[in-house]
Amino acid sequence: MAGSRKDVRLRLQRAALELYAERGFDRTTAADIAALAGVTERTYFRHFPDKREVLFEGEAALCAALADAVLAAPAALPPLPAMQQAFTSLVPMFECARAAKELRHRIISSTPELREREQMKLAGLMDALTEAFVKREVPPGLAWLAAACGTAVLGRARLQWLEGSQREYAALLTDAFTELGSLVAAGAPASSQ
Amino acid sequence: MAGSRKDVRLRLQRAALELYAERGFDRTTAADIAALAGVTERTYFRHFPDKREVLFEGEAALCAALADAVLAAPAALPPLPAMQQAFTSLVPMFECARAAKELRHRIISSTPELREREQMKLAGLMDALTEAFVKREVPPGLAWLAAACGTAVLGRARLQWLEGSQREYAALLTDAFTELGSLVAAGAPASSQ
DNA sequence: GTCTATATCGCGATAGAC
DNA sequence: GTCTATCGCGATATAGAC
Repeated sequence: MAGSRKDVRLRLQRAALELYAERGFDRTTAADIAALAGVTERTYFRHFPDKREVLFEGEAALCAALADAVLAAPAALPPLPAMQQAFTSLVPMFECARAAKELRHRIISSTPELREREQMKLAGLMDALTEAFVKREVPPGLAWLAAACGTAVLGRARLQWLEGSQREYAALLTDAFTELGSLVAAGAPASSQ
Repeated sequence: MAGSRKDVRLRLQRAALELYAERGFDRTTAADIAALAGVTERTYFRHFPDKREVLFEGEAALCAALADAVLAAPAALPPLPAMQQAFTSLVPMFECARAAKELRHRIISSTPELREREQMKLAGLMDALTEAFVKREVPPGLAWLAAACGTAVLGRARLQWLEGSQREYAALLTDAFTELGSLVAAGAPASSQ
């Protein structure tokens, strides 16, 4: 019991990342993680509701930050440009701790159960963005669709970055937004029957 | 042991739907479902890998059908119009068994664990659509983004239909595609800095 | 922290369908 | 006779209650 009382969460997260990477998610028990972090299994479950959540600390904060950034964009901006500006303003937050994020991404990608949870977090992000747009007086239907598209664009940039792209995160974001534009421009405005 | 050997899966699905609706997902055990279907718990798990999957039978087939429909669209069509045509061609499949689908949707919406699984199925749909576009020679990046947008549009139409909209499914789809168009048209083509 | 329910899976045996 | 569905028993581990 050396100097350690409040960083338990952090040690649990690191232990989980390490064990999941080594043996894989299913061959790691909650007790294993707890032991490596120097606490009991019970303590693990007091910090995280299940075996997955330990990898998703801070996702809620990220959603909030993104939603706030959208709200902070000039009121005159339509949804897509507002998101482009908001996302770009948060690039510093996105691109920190790249190695750890890459490892985490590899673990999640190779584990269906974790991918499920990640999808859920993405849904939460969409909800947060939708709410932000509704506050900006965007009609609810459009708000939802805009949030979905923005999440997709962000996901595309993020994926390229996680998979080792040498380009700047901001450039990847700009590219993705441009791709979205060209995609819709290509198809007629959907007025066909 | 009356006349029953091959429809076990179907009976399990109906039993699950009924029990989840009555008592809720967490207050229903796999044994309950199995009992109501007239088999043992062990047999349940031979048909479905977990408690959730019983509600998602046929999702894979739907993905395949959508991907096929996209492939069947005229080669000259850009991604979005191709999806609009593909989705519209499958409207009959979408709008069958509305009451059952509404019930299922209510159950899933109110259960985080089931929502997770549903998100996962949506991700599978995106993958299938992406693959279809790649086969149509759409660059992978655009293909992924197109699939994401198409999934969003379909999701929006589906949600309105499931929540009781009186409009035709096909009309809901057209509207959603139109909304996407107006959304992107509103923002400049993202070439800003 | 202890205790418990129960989800999930492995194994060997049995019973019909072909 | 194989093959497959099912059963019954038992083991492990997650998650939640006390």
